[in-house]
Amino acid sequence: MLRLKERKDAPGGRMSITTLAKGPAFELADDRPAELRTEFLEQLVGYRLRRASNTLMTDFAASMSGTGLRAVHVSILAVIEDNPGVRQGEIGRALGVARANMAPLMAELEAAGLLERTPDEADRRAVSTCLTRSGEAILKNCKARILAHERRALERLTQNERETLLRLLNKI
Amino acid sequence: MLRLKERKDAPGGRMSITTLAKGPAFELADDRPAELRTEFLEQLVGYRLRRASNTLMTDFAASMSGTGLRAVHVSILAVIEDNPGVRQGEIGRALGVARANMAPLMAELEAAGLLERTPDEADRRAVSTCLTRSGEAILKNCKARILAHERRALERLTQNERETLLRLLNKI
DNA sequence: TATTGTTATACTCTATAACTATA
DNA sequence: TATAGTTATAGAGTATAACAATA
Repeated sequence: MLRLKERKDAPGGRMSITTLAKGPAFELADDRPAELRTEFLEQLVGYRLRRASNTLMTDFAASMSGTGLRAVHVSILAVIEDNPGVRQGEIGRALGVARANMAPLMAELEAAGLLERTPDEADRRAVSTCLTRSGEAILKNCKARILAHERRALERLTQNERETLLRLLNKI
Repeated sequence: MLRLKERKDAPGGRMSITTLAKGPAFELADDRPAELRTEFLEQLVGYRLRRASNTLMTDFAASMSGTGLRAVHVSILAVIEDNPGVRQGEIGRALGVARANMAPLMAELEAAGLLERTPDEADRRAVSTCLTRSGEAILKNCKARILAHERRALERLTQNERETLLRLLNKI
């Protein structure tokens, strides 16, 4: 579908989240215990946040299989679509990607024909970016994949819970 | 404090989270816009989760400055403390760390004198682990740092909100 | 002098494969 | 044969420093 180098789709799904039983007393019988106690870690927001984020990133990567695009690529395309003509450095700042790492990413997307870069008229040091027709089409496809991925990965949360989660995350 | 190689404390705090104004209409005036539109990304739980997790991880690393320990080290120590004699492989499975990556981590912690490894009596292929007195003391110090870090990083959330957040994250 | 973008580079984190020793 | 642990290595992800062009 694209000419970006395809990601090696991890076959064996690692990232084995272990959910502890919530019971009051932990059963530590004579035979080998099936689960480990992890109360200290489980009480930490940072720990749960990282585990949950890893879970979603793994499913996200699977949902993008075949496109040759990773999360950062799609993020860049989405920012450009909503901010036509945006300069490369602004994208990096918005996404938390260092300038030095933006350069090869943008070169990849340009080489794949998804975006065009032109010298900024007001500041000729800067590069103004916009999507190509192909880039718009690919992004539309990716957005659909991503929304399906979120529905699948968050199926245990109600719509109300998802909104609460987003609101709380925004306060961090 | 320890003989683990110290992490190069990142001086310039990167990870610049950009929070968008929530207003209904976005002001796109003639002069340069100060912020970019990122509505598509901001609506995604996976995106917000990763940004929030990165924010906490950065502050976590700062809170551990001087100990020579990273998050995964403390996680391992905490699991061993709550599960004395636990086998190395079990720790890795509980934390989502591959066997191949557990080996050097455990060797570091053992070399630092924080844990002891002995062949498992029931299965001599396996290694049984327990904390040393030093390991217990270091872990106690780390736990205090971590709880202070969480209080600091989550000060914008009420206790009720933190519990709600943990509950929702556990459902992912 | 400061900033945009580029290149080169290094370090961490994670993933794979091959090996040993036990089971 | 299957598993626990080890080793080596390769691939992303992320960070720094130096440079050219422009402001």
